[in-house]
Amino acid sequence: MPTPSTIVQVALHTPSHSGVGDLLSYASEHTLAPGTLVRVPLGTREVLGVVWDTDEATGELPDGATLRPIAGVLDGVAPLDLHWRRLVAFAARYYQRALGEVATAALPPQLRDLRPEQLARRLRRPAKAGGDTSNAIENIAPTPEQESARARISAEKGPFLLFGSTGSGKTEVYLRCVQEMLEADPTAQALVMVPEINLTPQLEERFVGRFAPRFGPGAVVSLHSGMTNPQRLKSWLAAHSGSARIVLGTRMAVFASLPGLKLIVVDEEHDPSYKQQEGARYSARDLAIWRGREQGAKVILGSATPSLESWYASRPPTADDPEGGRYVRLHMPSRIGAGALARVRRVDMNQQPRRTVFSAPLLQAITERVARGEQSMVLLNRRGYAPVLHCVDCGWKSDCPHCSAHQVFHKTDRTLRCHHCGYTVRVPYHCPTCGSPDIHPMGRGTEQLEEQLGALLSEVLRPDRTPARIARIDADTTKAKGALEAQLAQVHSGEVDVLVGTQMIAKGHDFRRITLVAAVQPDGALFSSDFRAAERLFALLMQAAGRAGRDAAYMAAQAVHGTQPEMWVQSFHPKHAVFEALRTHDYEAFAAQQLKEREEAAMPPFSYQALVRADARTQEVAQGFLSAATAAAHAAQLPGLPDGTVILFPPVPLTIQRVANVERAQMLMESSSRATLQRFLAAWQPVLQTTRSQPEHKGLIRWLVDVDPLAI
DNA sequence: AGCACGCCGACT
DNA sequence: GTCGGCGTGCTC
Repeated sequence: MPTPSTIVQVALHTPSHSGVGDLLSYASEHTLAPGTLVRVPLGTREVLGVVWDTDEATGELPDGATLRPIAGVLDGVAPLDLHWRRLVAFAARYYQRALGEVATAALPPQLRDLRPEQLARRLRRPAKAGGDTSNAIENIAPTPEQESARARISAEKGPFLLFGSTGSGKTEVYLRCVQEMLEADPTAQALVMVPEINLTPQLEERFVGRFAPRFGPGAVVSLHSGMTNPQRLKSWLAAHSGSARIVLGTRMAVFASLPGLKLIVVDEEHDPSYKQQEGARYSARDLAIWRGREQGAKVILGSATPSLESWYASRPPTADDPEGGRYVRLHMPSRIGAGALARVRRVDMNQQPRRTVFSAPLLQAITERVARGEQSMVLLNRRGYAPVLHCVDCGWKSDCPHCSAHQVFHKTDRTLRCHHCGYTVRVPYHCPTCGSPDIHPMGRGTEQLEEQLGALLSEVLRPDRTPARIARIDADTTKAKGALEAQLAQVHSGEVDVLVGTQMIAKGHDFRRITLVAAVQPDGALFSSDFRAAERLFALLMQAAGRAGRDAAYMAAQAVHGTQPEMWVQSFHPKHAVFEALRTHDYEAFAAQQLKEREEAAMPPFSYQALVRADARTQEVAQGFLSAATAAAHAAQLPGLPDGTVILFPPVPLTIQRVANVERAQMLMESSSRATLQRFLAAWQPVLQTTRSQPEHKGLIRWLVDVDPLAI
């Protein structure tokens, strides 16, 4: 007797450029609700899929194809709701990726791997109470500024840009808004995002301390890529079932299933790590705004140095611009519980002897602090000992054989390492080209700073008459699990006097005894071809400056020595607008000046951009593909092209043209209309597909689209 | 993207 | 004689 069957549409991971549709049809004995998780056969494999709304099904079955039955239903997990499906569908469409790819990537990896029986077993296991409620954190009274921000967030619709200087207590505002929201509605959920994994533990501690006593030990869960797969699955299920009230996480958390979502917080919203840089290149911050609107959740973006996009979007109405921006700007200028803002000291490196690394006044300032038992932080955005090794006799440089980049000299393990492809060799004793022993490092990295500082401070004693101690924190010293925590603990305990590191030390961590922060070589970003470089540098320096003198009580105690928090900048262009604005801690002036430039040049946020990148064995093939696709787009009169609303720029090699023997080219698309650019991209996708299938573009390895790219 | 099938070189 | 190299082609 034949089983009566219905047809279900399933979203699953079919590669986006492969020509296979987004939704595949399968036979099922029962009708299945949209959002149901299923396992389905695909070729010889069995993969995870999500039952999708049938009205979105597009193509018919190819002739002669037969429907295969669904292999299993993960019925222990409730179907994903319409909000989640809409978010996924929007993200896939907006960022030009396959629906099934985004849908399955948004689910915890273990859901993909577990067979339904295994999952059922996992679900039956009683969730044991976790979470430490012992260190409940006192509710201290909010400042008037915090209270006013909370009240406005409570009363108005948003989205909100919480513009608060470092130390203004933005986190307390988040905590209060979350609390208010969750207490008002027993099913409400909140999503709180931070830029980096490193920052989740301390935020988690604060949220658990505040909310575990109130809402139970399982109320707060984390979601980030540093967790093990079982942990991720557990957190995900808790969010999906509603038992978790608060989800803390990195950008990936924006896709968490949160049926009761009522509030989204994006902390440090300007941070570039909210933009995914592989696969679907989504911006978690932008998706948060979209999701908030779709799901009726309030959105708070917080920053001391907002992205110019968010700053512009939150402009107050004026006579010329009665509408103003779409966000509500909330300003918290005061620094509470923290010392005064760091005084900014600029050193003109033109006045210093050539090749000076630490100028005399900076060294003096650090020395004094070591002697007083205070800590200093030295920033340099370059790992290794020196960015390149160079032969004095023949001019040889340590070029990576596989990339158009230098291999970096790492003195600690005597290697030359390419930071792009990982290719590593032993440091040669003689020049590989001419045999000369006269090979030298050029430029400097954190290893060298650490070494030179050690030599310069070798005679300097701490208050307890022991020698000064220097530590370095960068990606090389923190590779091992737990190494970062261990190193941070050393700094906290006061074992370290001077901390040298890359920007990873400038973010988030509060060291109470740091009274001086120095950027020894920040000029690189000033004249970069990337139009966002100045904005990024300013945000980094402001954030770094905020590290100095965080603890008001400590600063008061040190005041007898005349200690003031200081931010030092060594530069060959000390009068540059970035440093001028830094000196006065004036984000608003900086933003106004940058926005004016952006407007005049019709750059974001006054225009919208997308990139297409092509990878091939040769630059000719990569660029040839992009040129051909451009010609085809014009020939087909795709939306925005005939009237010039969308402008296509010619293909160019990437700044680092070759990585791991792959040549890379890209082209920029720009439009004053986001919607038109979207329509263009959607129409172009099949054209790119067709172009690729032509025999003259055989050598193309891959192509990818980046909508709203951060760097061009 | 996987994962098969498919047709040519150095090993037990 | 096989193991295995990765080229090409398909997946409801």
